[in-house]
Amino acid sequence: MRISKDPEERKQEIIEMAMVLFEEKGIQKTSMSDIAKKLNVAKGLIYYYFRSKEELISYVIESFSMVVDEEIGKIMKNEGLDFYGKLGAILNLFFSAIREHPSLMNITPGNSGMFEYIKTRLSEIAITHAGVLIEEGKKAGFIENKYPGYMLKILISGIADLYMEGVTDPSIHRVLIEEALGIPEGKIVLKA
Amino acid sequence: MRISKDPEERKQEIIEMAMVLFEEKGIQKTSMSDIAKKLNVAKGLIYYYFRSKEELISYVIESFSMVVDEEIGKIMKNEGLDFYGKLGAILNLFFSAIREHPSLMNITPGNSGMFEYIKTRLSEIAITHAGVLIEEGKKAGFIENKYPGYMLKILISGIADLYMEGVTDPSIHRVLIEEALGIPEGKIVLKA
Amino acid sequence: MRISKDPEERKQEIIEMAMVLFEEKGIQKTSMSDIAKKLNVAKGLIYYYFRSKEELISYVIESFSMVVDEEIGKIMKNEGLDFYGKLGAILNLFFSAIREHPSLMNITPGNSGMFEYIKTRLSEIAITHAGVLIEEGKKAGFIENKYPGYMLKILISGIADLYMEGVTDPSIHRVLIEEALGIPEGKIVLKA
Amino acid sequence: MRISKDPEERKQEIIEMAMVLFEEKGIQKTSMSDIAKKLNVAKGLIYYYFRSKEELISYVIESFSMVVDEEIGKIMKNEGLDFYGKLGAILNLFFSAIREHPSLMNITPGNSGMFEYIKTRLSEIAITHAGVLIEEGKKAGFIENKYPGYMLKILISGIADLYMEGVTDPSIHRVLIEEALGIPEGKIVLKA
DNA sequence: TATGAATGAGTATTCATTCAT
DNA sequence: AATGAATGAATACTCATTCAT
Repeated sequence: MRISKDPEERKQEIIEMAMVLFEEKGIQKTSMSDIAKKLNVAKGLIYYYFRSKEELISYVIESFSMVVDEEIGKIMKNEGLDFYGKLGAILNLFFSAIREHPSLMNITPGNSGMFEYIKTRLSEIAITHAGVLIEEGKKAGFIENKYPGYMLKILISGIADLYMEGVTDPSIHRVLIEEALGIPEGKIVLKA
Repeated sequence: MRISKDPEERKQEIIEMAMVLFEEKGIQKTSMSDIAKKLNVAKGLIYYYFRSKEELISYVIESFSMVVDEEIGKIMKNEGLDFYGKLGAILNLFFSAIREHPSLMNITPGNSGMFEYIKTRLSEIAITHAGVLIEEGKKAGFIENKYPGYMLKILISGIADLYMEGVTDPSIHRVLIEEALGIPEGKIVLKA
Repeated sequence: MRISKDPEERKQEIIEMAMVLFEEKGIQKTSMSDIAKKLNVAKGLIYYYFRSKEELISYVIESFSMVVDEEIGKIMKNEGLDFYGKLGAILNLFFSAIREHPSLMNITPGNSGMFEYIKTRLSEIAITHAGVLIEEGKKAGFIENKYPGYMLKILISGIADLYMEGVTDPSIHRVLIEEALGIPEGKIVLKA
Repeated sequence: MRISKDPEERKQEIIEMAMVLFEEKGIQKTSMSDIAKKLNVAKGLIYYYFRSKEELISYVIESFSMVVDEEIGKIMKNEGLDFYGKLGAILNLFFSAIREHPSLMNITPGNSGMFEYIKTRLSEIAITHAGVLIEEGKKAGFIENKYPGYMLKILISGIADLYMEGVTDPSIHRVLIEEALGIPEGKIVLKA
């Protein structure tokens, strides 16, 4: 049976299924056939929407990033949050993304995960959006780091790696962040 | 021509060539044939020493780790170094490994670099060895971090990622380390 | 946008675009999609007019042949031309077609050019029309060849092949024709 | 069952089977799988010997040409033959090659044959070897053509095309050759 | 120990063709 | 008349792995 769908919808459907499989099995071990089969769709259809596997991969990463991007935008505009509130919210966003997609980090020999690509992309986003926040924080004296942007990147990528190794307690993460940024204890609130 | 060698020697030879090629081209894009060709050896011989590509990969990683492991051991035993000296030397070890093997991090979607696999292993080693050092540092009041081991891990993996994105200036790395560990400026010395 | 056209016009439009692309890229490397895209038309429309790619190909060839057919007809009826004039005009027609459509002969292993298909058809046409001319020529003593029709075919197809190999000088072609047909030097005039 | 063969033998075996299938079905319609299947051999083996389909094709053509090349060499060295004898022998060689591989010329829309490639290659060979013969013939006054090399090419390629269209009578070919080269009737002997 | 020919399952990609709208 | 999303079979090519010698 032939089921036609709105192109945008179909495209999104493919991206989402690819994401799921990339998480589950890693990028290389997920074949274009796998994706088509799971969607009950002909292989050719995927190539109707994406020129190549590589293009599909970048769409998947971009799609993941965009969601995070939008969320951070909202946080930055939220006037109900002060400096520490915003910082905490942003960090939460990242760590919860990782928490909810543990398979993202499925790196095993012979099969690299999506994690490394997404992590880089995410920390780019973090810096872009958090730039203003950090400058404010520095001016207001909340932060005294010489390279606060870099420190933030390190924290995000470093804690993500910690997470991968099983250190998942947010209170530990909180302490590490506070120490590295020289922030008073308890100012940052991380969700479990 | 058929050249017989001491088995251990041969095995090591294969591991080393695999290491070189994994660095150069990434793990997936290095085929067993590539390795055999470079060694002027028949494909079958590699399978005589290693059950599978996967087994070879893990030997390569283990071999790389062991070298680092030994080096750290030497640093720890070096009585000519004080706390900061040892800490600096250990950090140097990691960052210079990365500096000298930039191809280690040759990660592209669909082709993982050695680094992806080694990173976890390396930070395990760091923690194992640096455990004593850090405990000493804490007792002696050099370090006040609540979770100094985790902080170290974050620094190693986070700075490695920074490095990948082009932030290669050691003086920046030094500042980040000093701030995160609450160490007085200039105590740690990183080689260029 | 949906543009309706007169069926015959549309059909001709498709044939012409196919011709252009077949010349440019060869027949196999021209996909039905390519043709549709260039015409700003949906793929399905081409299948509305032609049952299959094969059918389209034969229409294209037929269309090309018909043009040549008509031209030769005009030459034969042209009372202003004598025997040598007509013969020269016919030969010109073929060689200028090749000269003006060098891509016609775009043959590479695995991708045949239009010429491969057209050549036989063209020489059939040549013989059909030139039959009368040649008989006249023989009767009038202008030509003494035993099989002038075959000789003509050989010249057309052979010189076309010469052309493909880079021998493009019309004065060389002229000499070859004159020698093969036993015609006095300078009687045939070939355009550059 | 696994049957190992001498590499050169295997390579030749593949080339020959490819030749047969290319003749039968045309180049494009013959897949690498087809060739493997007919040989009762794994697909991969063909790629062990030939980098790509394209490489295999050129080996097939080269292999075919080499045989002809050698035969012509023998004729040229044959002191028992005079000018006309050698010329006849060479022409015989070509036309009998065509006669024995009629499927070579299996050109149908959507499927180009090997013929065009081989024809070009053959006429190159003809010119190379016949160069000396023709110069001799010209000096000795046997031939008066202005461009005897080109005329020879035209004859070979043109008569081959005639053959394709069903004109297979060698006596007709003989006359055409004699007329085009200005050779006395009956000097050239073509086998049936 | 060592060779390298042989295997075979797998992979991305293309494209003529169909069909519901 | 026209659209374009969907199909599915085919294709070239790769590579880890095996095995007879």
